[in-house]
Amino acid sequence: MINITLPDSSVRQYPEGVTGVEIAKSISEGLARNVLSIQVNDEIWDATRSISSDSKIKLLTWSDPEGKATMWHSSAHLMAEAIELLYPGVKFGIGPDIENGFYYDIDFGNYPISSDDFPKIEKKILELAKEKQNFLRKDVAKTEAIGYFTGKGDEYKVELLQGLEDGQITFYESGKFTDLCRGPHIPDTSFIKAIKLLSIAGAYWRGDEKRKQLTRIYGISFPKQKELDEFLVFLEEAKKRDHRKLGKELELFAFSQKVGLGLPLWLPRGAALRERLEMFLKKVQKKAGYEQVMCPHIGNVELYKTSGHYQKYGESSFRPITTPVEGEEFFLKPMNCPHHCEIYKVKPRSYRDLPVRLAEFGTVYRYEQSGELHGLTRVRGFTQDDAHIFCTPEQVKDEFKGVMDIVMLIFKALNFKDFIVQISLRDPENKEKYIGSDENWEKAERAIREVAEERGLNTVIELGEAAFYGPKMDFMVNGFHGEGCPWPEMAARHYPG
RNA sequence: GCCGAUGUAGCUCAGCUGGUAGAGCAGCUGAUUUGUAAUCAGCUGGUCGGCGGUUCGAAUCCGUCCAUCGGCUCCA
Repeated sequence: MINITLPDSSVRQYPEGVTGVEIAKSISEGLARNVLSIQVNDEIWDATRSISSDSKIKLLTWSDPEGKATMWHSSAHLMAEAIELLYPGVKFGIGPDIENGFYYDIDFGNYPISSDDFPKIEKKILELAKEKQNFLRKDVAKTEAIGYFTGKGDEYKVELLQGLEDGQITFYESGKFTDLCRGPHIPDTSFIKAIKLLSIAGAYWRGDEKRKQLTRIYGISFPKQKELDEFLVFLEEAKKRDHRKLGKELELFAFSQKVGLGLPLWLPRGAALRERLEMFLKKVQKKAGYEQVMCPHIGNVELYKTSGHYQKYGESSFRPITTPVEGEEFFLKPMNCPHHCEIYKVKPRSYRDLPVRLAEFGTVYRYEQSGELHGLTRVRGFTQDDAHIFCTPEQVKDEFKGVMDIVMLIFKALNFKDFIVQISLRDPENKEKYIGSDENWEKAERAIREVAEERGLNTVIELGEAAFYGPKMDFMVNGFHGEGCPWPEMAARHYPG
């Protein structure tokens, strides 16, 4: 017998080899019908997998995010099975669950495929779901695994396998479909009662734009048809609140092909709104000890070479403007940072003058690839409420705190309640990508983390997402459609010179 | 930039396999004065995204470019 600790801390005894489904049955039949996967200690397992030692468990259902993830991951497998039956010979990339559903990256070879094919695929998936296929987990040796996918001609899987360690490779088999997969999966496919394929898109293999583009099919599934219907209504509602639609209807902003793509025109009502917001923000900044400054819209290329931005972003800026006689090169200002540094350097400063806080509503222009543009959230010309604080290393933490308090104050005023805070640190494997000393990086990273903790913020830490000059803290406000939308960002910076 | 889709009146859209454009709402004119989006009648309004091609004839087929949308990549 082994001891199983349930989430309420009660301990029950079960025979060795007991499965999540069996534990669920011993609690209630209803739970057993709904259990999708099981958390065993810190891992998520198949609910049908045997547990052989004392464990702390949590049965996961549709109401748990992990349960949903299991369902969606299994749905990706099922979709792949359906596609393989309908389009023999296609090759598979990866097929994970995501925040809202799942996708699978597939090389369709010469099959033409479009969203018109979705109904056919959906129908096949539901057919297969009804077959109550089990997901069989198998440990496979690396050579055997490579052999299987080489034989099948799935070169993408072979490539994935080459990066994996022998002894940790598992296959999952459901119906006629076998996939390289860590799992876990739902007990059987009949849990999937409703499925909707949402969109089709190109996606580079392994996220590398130099490699082949596979066809990615997005979908979502539910344990009840009613939930799918509700989700579709939710999507419709989100469409109604799209800022692009509202901006047009309320006459806040517009775009003109003649002016250029990604260059918004602010209409009288939008400009009025923006003015009010700016006045409010400037008032807040003044109170917090910021001084307003102003800079021209162009700057000598040398300025950006000194700051390091040129080397990093020169290619993704508009081409330089050249003076007709002298041939000097100017950039359309892509960021305010180096200008503010020049303002700081206008006169000699004593440490007693610090911190110096400079703020500006600075308009910047960046070359964004045409396919990246999106309403007002991704444009080629925009105004940043930008500030730079010059302070001693000892003051970093307090200054960060101050900035965070301002952000919180503004969020409260604007009624932004639903947001997550992302702390972006440097990639410890690639330190040469960043400028500045290790010591200062560590100091800055520590300050950010400590402040976030002291303020009790719900944070996510991402390694390797820092800017080249310093760690960042981003506030992602969740819009109505639940998508993370980056809003304020603050960063500690090191400047050479 | 890449993959896929879309592009018809101010807005939302219809127009099957080619025969020179339609509806609702908005707008205008008039009637109605009725309790709350949106009462009635009439009218105005479109080089069917641009350019080229096939055809006796193209919104419809082909090519190309542009823009938009969903993703990918990128995001100082």
